[in-house]
Formats: sequence, C-alpha cells, structure tokens
Amino acid sequence: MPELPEVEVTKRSFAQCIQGAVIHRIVLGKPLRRPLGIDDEQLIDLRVVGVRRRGKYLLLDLSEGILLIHLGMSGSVSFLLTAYPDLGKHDHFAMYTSHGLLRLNDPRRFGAVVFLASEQSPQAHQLLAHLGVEPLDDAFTVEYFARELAKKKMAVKSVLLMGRVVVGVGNIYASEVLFLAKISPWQKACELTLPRVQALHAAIRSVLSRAIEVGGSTLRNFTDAHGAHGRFQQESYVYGRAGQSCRVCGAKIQLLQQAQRSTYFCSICQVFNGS
DNA sequence: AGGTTGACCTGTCAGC
DNA sequence: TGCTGACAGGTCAACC
Repeated sequence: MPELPEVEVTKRSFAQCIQGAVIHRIVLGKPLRRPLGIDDEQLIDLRVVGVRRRGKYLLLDLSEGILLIHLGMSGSVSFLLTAYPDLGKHDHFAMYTSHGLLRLNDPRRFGAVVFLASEQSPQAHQLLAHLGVEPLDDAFTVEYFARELAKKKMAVKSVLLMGRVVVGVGNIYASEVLFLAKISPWQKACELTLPRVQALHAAIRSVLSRAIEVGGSTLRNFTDAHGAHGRFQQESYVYGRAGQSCRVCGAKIQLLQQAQRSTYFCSICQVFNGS
C-alpha cells in the first residue's frame, strides 16, 4: 500500500511529535529483510532532529546519522505517547523515546529500518542514489520527464513503477494517473507524444497531491502514525474497480496482469498515443 | 546495458 | 468449519 502519499501522510502525522526526542531504548522483533546495520545499543541517547521523506523512504535525521524506514508492502508506522504499550506480533521495530514510542508494524516484513552513517555512506548510496526526482518538486518538469521517457522502451507503467525517472508512484497510483492521462498502460514510454507526456505529468502531480490531501489510500490496513485511515481509494477511477463501470464512459474497468502486477484500466478511455 | 523474472513473507479471501 | 491455492500496495538480485 504505501506509495508516496501514504509515506508523506505518515511523515506529517508524527514529524512534529518526535522532533527533538531522545532515543532511550530499541526493541527489535522478527528480522526484516535488511539488517539495521548498527548495534541497536548505539542508537541510544541519539536525538531525532528532523523527519524527511525521499520517494517511499522515511528519513529520520538523528544527531548522528540517519534512520531510514521503508514500509514495504504492508508496513505502517505508529507513534504512541503511552509509555510501554505491549508490542504486537508484527511490531518488528520499536523505538522508545523521551517523547513517545515509534514503532513499525509490518506483517509481511518487506519493510526495512536501516541506519545510515550519512547520506554519502555506501549503504545510503545503494538505497537512495538511483532514485528519480520527486514528483511534487520543481525539478520534475515536463521537459525532464519527456527527455527521460524518450530513453525508455518499456511500457510506460513499468517506467513509473521503476522509480528511476520519478519516485513514489506505485501500483495503485500508476493505474490512476494513466487513466487520468488517457494513456494505455502498455504504451511504450519512448513513443509517447508530447501532449501525452504533458497530460501524464499533470496527472501524476494532481493524483499524488489529492491523495496526500485525503490521507492516502487504505486498501487493507494503512493508517497514519495516529491510526487515521486514508480515503483516496473511495475516489479511485480504476484501481480495485475491475468489472465496475468506468466513471467517465461507463465501460467495464478491465484487470490484466502486466509484468506480474495487476493493472486496472479502461480500454475505451485509455488509448495508444490517442489525441 | 536495458529489460524481465522470481524471490522475499504473511495475511486474507474465494472456492471446494 | 477447514483446507488449499491465488493473490496483495515494493524492491532487488539474477538472469536474458
């Protein structure tokens, strides 16, 4: 679930609460797919000086180093003021601080919590260096987007999911933005005309902004750090609506596998380099 | 080198 | 009710 909007919503929901907090204790649950990369004792007494987001990563700036959190497929972060609540079966990382408890709940354990000595460390380089531009930053221009798409022979949906051109668009929002831009998911990226690139650029910005505004998408269990659900899925045009009527033309929304991922689309509204 | 595939885990749900 | 199999939002190493 967690794509850019969910990670951004999560960040906003606890960034203020944890600002300035001193780490008192770390409790690790089952191992996640990546090691923490530091003895957890070494985090104690470090201070959280800020929270940022890069793509789908949450970055906690510490007085020394950075704690990177990824929510994987099923992760959510919660921040509790309660002193010592019981940890659940799927709480695999818990950080008790002077301001409250930050914990990562992740049933499928595709998530990660990794300590980075700095943004220049080899580990940081491996995880962050290849990421594309932030879709809501000024650097994400139509010119840049058109130039990068022209280099890719893959289906445009795969390019979006790759995150090397633009970050943060996952499977839900890829389907949504392609619908809004009236582009077939199977259209080769390099063959998109400039008007289609412009439409896609605009769709990415508007869909992600809107999703952040309404608290992200809650398909199964996503909540922000205080347990609030997202509402974007209620507004979705195609994702999760296979067999239902297209909100624009009334045709049935299709569901097909593309590169082993579900792709929802309207075969009437979404065309190959249409006008 | 660019592009594709399978693996990583567990929960949920449909079908029998 | 209980079992089995298919499927799920993301990455990334290994392979064509």
